[in-house]
Amino acid sequence: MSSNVSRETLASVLDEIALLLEIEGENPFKIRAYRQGAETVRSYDGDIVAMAREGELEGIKGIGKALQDKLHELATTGTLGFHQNLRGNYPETFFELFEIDGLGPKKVAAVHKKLGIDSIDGLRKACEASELAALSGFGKKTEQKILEAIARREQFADRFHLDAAAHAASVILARLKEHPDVLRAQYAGSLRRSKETVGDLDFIVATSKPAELTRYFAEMDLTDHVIVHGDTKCSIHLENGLQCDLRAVSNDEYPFALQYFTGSKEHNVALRSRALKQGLSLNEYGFSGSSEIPEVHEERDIYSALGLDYVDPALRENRGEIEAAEAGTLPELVSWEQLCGTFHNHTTASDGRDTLHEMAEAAIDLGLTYLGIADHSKSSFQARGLDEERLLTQIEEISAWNSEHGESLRIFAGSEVDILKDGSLDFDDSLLAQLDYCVASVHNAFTLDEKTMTQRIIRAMENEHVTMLGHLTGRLLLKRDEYAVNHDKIIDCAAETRTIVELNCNPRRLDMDWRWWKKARDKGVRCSINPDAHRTEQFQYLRFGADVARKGWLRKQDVINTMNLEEVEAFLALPKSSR
DNA sequence: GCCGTTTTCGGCCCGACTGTTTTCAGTCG
Repeated sequence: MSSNVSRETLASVLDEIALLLEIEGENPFKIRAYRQGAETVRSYDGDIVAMAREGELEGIKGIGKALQDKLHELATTGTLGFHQNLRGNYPETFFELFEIDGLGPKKVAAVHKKLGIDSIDGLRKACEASELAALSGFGKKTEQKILEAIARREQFADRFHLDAAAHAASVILARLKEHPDVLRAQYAGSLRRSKETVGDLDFIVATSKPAELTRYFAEMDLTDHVIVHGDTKCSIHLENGLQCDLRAVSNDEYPFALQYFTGSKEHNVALRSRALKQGLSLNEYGFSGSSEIPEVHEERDIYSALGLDYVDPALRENRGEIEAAEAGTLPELVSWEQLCGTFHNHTTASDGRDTLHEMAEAAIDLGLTYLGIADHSKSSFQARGLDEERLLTQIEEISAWNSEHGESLRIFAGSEVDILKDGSLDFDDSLLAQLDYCVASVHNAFTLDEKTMTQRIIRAMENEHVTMLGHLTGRLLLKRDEYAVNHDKIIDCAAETRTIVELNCNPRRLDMDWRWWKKARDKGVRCSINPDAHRTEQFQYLRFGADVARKGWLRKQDVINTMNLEEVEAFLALPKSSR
């Protein structure tokens, strides 16, 4: 009776059960219970896999008796009889069908039952042979839309990196604000909440002419094609496949629509149930109900009407922010303007595009007062990592810069030193001691098991010369999964050894993940927001870094690069154990 | 299937839009 299932396995089995129950036409509330169970498993703050294995799940909201038993069976045996029975003979490809826009459980069930379709490939062939239009509830247009959705799915990713989404959003938002009938406009959704990747963009405009605005949106030159177009909402795809939704509402409704479409869904559910207890019903258009209706002009008025402090959009994930808003204990979050410098940046010495001088000038232009250079070490030969000799030369070069231009920008000499497979470092301690600081990162042997990988990283953190840990999990968003590492143990070790943990704010990484920062912060772990810039423009990533740090509940005092130059120099001069 | 300051039974969000209908079911957010 032992197995090694992951948290994600537990959650995705519950999700798959929900999908299969939908196909069977089960009670929608039962289906929702499984979905919420999956979400609870994903976001639970504790080792829920061990708890499931030990049968200690009682008392977790959203996991009742039935789900407790199922999770226990899954965690101990690795499979779940109920799930296996439900799955029956559906092949793995069957579940792809739900990824097609416009296809829901009812339509999937129909094509499966009537035409025996169990893959996207089969669906395409049936559409091309006009077999679908013969089914009741289907027609020519449905076939056409399905074919388009299949083609789009093959051509484009279904999620986008934060920088691409933020760029598109700023362009479209500017376009909306240009319109003379727009009173207020903002983007909402997961971008406003600074999620690590974005599935679509949501825009809210306040206007007295909603139909005019949805027409304007549909006819923008940025619009590749229109998905839906009504009097108050319009959805389009951009050329790059990114879906954008517009909601046009009255000025009075605007704060409610902005709040509602910013989400998260979980945050909104909690907010609405709180409203109900006060005799108020809350939806995307306003308050209603038996109690006196509060006056609302801004989003923050909605929160204060419910007896809550204003909750920053980044925190709206129903992970304790509503309780903190009620108690008046929400953190004062770090902001981008508070960042005085940055560590972990590359130059042409290793795999950067711009020279030390170009990077320095760009940092000055951005208003930074210090800049950490951390080029790769020799084992990262694919990145032209520096050997001992070249690193010593770079230290001299930096020293020369500081003598000449130190008034405008202090450069710190560092290294992004490889953590080798056994946890030792790519340079000797004697060389590391000559640096101002050092970032230690894993760049190879990604497939070690969790225990070995965790031990490897811990050994590196125990080195007194390792100032900070680079991109903890090595994930590349939308491209490469994180390697196996025990976050809890790393966080404990970072607290103990006074090792700073990097928030790598390259939008392809955003690593360590925002979900872990509050726990790390509460244990006294400090964060360094690092752009991992390989070219001057990438200093702009610091903005995403501050957004994601906010999402992780971080305050100014938790982030070392909010220190001014004098403070950070004094900090780095201290022995590691006293920092 | 879950939950409890309306409750251990009876709720659980619902409005906008589309396509296929001929008054509405399905999907999405």
